[in-house]
Amino acid sequence: MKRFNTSNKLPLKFYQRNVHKVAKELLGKIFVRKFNCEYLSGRIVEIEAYDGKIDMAAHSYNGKTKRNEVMFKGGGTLYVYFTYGMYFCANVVTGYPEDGCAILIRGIEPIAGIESMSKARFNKLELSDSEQKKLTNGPGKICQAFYIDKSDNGTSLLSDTIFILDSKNYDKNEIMTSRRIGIKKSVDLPWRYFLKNNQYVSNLKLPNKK
DNA sequence: CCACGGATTGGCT
DNA sequence: GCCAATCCGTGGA
Repeated sequence: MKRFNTSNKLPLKFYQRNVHKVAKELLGKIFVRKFNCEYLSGRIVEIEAYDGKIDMAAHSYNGKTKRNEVMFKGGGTLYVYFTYGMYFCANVVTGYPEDGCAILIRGIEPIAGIESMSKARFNKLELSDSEQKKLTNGPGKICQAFYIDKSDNGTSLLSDTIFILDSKNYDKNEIMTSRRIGIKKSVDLPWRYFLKNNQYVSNLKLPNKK
């Protein structure tokens, strides 16, 4: 089993900052999930920022509800929601409780626990090339691969079950931005950030204006 | 490769 | 009722 230096865990202060600043620095960091005594991990390669009060596409835009209350728990919390009747999506909460800001994790390049992820996604251990590409290149796929569901909603990212390890920051010219995917409000805001030329980015083609 | 439509259910109007 | 921060299979170029 791969071992981790958990002293390298990102501290609370990392998360208690502006959502866009955290989003860009989250690229390249290592997402870790402990499941059945095994560490599943991967490099974050794509995310989208949802900026609370000023962002009509944010779940928190109209204030606190049962569904989005974790977005108001302050930086360093995992927000998991259920969507389209079938899928879960995981977010990193940032800033302070009143901000209601979060970052959707959209793309991860797998590092450890790939067989367990393959089992979760395709119910087998050996994957074809096309299956490997589709292992964790999307927010719903990531939750399926990392065994994340509603029971993980509200987990502290300073816990020992789900956390993020520090790693190098990427240079500006390696970070691409675009409109966010799959939303109908605030469609023009360029708040999707992803690593250039990484095959685990969910949509290599940029979303068109509708 | 790309576009399109169906699946499926909890939350909110 | 309506709709959603998605995914997958299908059919065509």
